[in-house]
Amino acid sequence: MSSFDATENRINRTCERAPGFPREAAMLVRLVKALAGGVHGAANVALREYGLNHTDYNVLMMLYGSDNGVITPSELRDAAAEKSANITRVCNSLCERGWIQRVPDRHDRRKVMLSLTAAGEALIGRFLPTMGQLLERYTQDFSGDDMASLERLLKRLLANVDSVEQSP
Amino acid sequence: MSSFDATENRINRTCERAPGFPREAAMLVRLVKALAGGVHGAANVALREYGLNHTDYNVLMMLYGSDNGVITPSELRDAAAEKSANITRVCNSLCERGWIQRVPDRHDRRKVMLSLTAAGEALIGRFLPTMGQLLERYTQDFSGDDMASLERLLKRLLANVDSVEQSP
DNA sequence: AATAAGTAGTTCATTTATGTACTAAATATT
DNA sequence: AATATTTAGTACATAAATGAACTACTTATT
Repeated sequence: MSSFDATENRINRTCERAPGFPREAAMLVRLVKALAGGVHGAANVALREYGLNHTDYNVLMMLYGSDNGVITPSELRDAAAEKSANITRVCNSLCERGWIQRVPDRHDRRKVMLSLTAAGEALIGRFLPTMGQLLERYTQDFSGDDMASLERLLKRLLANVDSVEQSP
Repeated sequence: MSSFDATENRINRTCERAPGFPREAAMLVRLVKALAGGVHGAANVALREYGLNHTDYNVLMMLYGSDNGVITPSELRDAAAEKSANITRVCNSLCERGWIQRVPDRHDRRKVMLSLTAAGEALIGRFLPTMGQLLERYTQDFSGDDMASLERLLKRLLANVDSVEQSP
């Protein structure tokens, strides 16, 4: 008896009432939503002691994984899968708290270079072990093949969703 | 070249900088977030003409798929994967617009029975074909096996995420 | 060189979502 | 029966996210 049964039952009944409604796609979309919410919530709980939320964490980690530790707000928007207005807001907050810094780009004055401060690097050093362990629990019982095929299928699904966003 | 490459590259670099960081789990979590955002955004665009957003749609559809067309706020919270405070807010809005109604439960006076009005049923009848087509595009090129194994893997992942929420 | 078109980033108003605290009612315990 | 505990739902304050409009700058076109 999973937390998802309540949803699955209702999708099944929907398909009875509305023949032709795509059961599988609906299931996948709801599973993705439930997962995103669950992961988001669990990360928020784990990160609270560091004064961070899951979005802050994502942004910091994308900076951490960038070449030379530098990224622009637009790149960050793509890498963190956030809207640009949200990137501005989150970066304001991270700047105010001294974890990242904004430096104008000399060559293209429209651009801004975001980078971690020493304090930001230190912060990441502190929460990274905890967050790594949390992530590992999610795939505890997965084989390498399980993870690889899940990744592959999700990428295909994402490509289809992206293509809808291109031509709605 | 996918929209996800910006993320994947940075996860890879993170694993170089922090050996032991679980690449696969991080990839899966980010894919799920990107998917949830993409699906949410595309649904919002498609539903705008009906005066609805994706959350409204989810709530209405869970009602549509419920036995006797009745559901309580708590059941709805689980079925729609929303927080209860959000369920209250969304239902207030749907009530005000005349698509659902609240009726107190005679047997347990703590409970509230939510149900669709005739106007709500009619609304669903109007957007359902469009939304079904949108969903179908997501799994266009998926075989039955693809969908089944993706569903199975996502359910396992969700079970693990849920178990973390039980014992953080 | 002047103008048009496109890009990067932010601001602002509004919507959406969350945590916490609270009320009321049901159930369990004594 | 009285009291404690649990459950259902909501209210409220706050946080997070979004769409749309706007500024500043760069690149393309004439």
